[in-house]
Amino acid sequence: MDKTFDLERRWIYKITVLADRVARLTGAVALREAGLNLSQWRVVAALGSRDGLTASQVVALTPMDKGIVSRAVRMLADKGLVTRKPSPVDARQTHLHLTDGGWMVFRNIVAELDRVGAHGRPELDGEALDAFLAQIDSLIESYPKP
Amino acid sequence: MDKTFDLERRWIYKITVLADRVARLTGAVALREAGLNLSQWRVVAALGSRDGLTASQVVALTPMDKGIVSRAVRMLADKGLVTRKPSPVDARQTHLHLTDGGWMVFRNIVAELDRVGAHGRPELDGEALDAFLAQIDSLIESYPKP
DNA sequence: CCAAACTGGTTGTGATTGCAACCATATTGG
DNA sequence: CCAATATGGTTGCAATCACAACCAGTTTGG
Repeated sequence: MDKTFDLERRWIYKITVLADRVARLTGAVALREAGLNLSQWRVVAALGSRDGLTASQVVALTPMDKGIVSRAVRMLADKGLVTRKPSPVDARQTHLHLTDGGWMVFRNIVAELDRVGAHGRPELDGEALDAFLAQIDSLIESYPKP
Repeated sequence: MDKTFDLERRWIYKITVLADRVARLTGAVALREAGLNLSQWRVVAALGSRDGLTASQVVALTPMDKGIVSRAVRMLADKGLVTRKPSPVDARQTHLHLTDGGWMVFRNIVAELDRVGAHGRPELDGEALDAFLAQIDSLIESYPKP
């Protein structure tokens, strides 16, 4: 058997391990702090970063398909954290906005994520962080969403 | 609203996007080539890298919990791709081995992943690859499995 | 003008997952 | 020695997801 394959030297496998751990951690915080599941938190995080995104824009920014985003948005709307406004220029689109309560939940969870260290590592900053982000960006671009 | 939060500058969110895309791609290949779902392929990949691992060792190497690995192994055993051998030193453990058919499936899928470019990027190699892997490793270490 | 193709979003459904309870075996410490 | 604790693995079940079908609105091109 040729031994050219080594799991330990393939970034595509390692990165799923890392992504899974940080996702699990943030999901636990979101659930504990506000009863949000991971998908719901991802929508809130996207809107906290750029309020007024449409659902498809959220899809493009996150690892979710449109079905999942649609359901997450409905649940967030039921909880009163997000409102939907039909786009004035394209009747198919709806813009998503955080309500005051949504902003509060967003800020609470961000603070808690920072507090428990789930939002990054202080020792990863400056040039190393920039290089890491650039590397990830370039890889993301080369693996387009299906 | 303070604008200190920017999704685009947080590696913890970007990395889930990248991981999701490569996982989806490899899952599609594994399914198409051998009818394996992603979990099953992850087990086969781990064993292809180091045959004879126990289930818990597979858990430690991958983003799966023991329940998922247990089910994946049973299905792989049903398909005749993996065999379970009780450990001679600890009756709780079972060592997992690829059968001849398992090795064939493993090699086929690896070849196809290489062929479709789902196993990495040629332009990411040498020092850049080493740095990237080292960065991921150090982050993985700082986010221990729960 | 309008039929065909495309885009944004919702929903139905079977498959997959996460979590916890559980059983069997091993290890530890009094 | 053995009770308490820990570890390896399996299973049940509710929650979640992936995928595709679908509807409504928009763009395109003949």
